[in-house]
Amino acid sequence: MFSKACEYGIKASIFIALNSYENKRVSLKAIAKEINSPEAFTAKILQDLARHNIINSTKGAHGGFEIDKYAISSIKLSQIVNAIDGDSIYKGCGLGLHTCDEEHPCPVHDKFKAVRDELKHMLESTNLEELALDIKSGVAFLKT
Amino acid sequence: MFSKACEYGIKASIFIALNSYENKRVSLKAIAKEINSPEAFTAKILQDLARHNIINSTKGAHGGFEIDKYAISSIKLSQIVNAIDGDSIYKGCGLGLHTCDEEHPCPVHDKFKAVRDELKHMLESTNLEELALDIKSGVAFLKT
DNA sequence: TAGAAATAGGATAAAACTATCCGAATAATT
DNA sequence: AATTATTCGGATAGTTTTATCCTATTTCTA
Ligand code: FES
Ligand code: FES
Repeated sequence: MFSKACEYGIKASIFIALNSYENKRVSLKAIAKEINSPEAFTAKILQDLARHNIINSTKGAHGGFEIDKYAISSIKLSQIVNAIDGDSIYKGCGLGLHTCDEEHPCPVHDKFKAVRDELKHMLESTNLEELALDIKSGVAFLKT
Repeated sequence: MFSKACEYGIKASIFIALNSYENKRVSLKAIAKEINSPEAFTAKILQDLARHNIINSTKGAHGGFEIDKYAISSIKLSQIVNAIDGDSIYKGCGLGLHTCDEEHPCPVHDKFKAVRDELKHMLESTNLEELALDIKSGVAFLKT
């Protein structure tokens, strides 16, 4: 469904958010360890999220990643997915036609669109804060 | 959402079904042309579908692919997707945890599962016949 | 029975995705 | 100012997915 990069990106964002509530910056190393992801690959994804202004990065000693704590509740899952995987999951045709077009639909258009729209709605209505709180309260987990 | 292989497999199956209603076998070449897919790659996918007994293939002159016309309405989209892409789309964790487990959920588990289950239901309740009829009646298309 | 028309299947290549390595740049600490 | 800790970014490598090529095998037809 999502690429590995996107999975790592979502998990990393949740972990960064969690720490940002306590005004703690987290290092790449700590993130990769927490979400069980390859360090160098995760670095690329974090750079990408930083370029999209979803997270902030600070270089040098005591550097690391953080998110404005007052922005966490307004960051939607869709922003992260969109930054990493693009918008084909929201807009693309389920059977790979060049565009998903009501006027020229593929055979699964109506049925697929319903599912795709529900996914879109889910991603657009879920924010980082609620996900972070589920980790904090221990009802959800970031790794096996 | 689906792999290219799966997209081609679904489209090819629909086209084969359409022709099978008229007792016509279709060749790889005709299929690839109709669904706008690379011939040799499509051949691999058709072999796969044949091994899964979703379509029948006949070698030699006048050979080609067909589907038992009385079975078309009982072939579900889920069978095709499952044969080509496997079952991770139904069962896998949205954030890539080793298994999707209610007892050890990832942060998006509840929300993701709802979407995944709707997709599953859609695929399991859609059969080849209805898709083929939409092509026949001209309300849907197999290529751009 | 020879030839033509197909699919089957193995080998290979190209592209995309995932992952690693290393030096450059930056910022805090000593 | 030197050292250390850290991200950035370019180069490279490995893996999976997508795509191509060629030969073998099968079946129909003449
Ligand atoms: S045209 Fe295929 S999903 Fe809309
Ligand atoms: S545990 Fe992640 S979707 Fe169920």
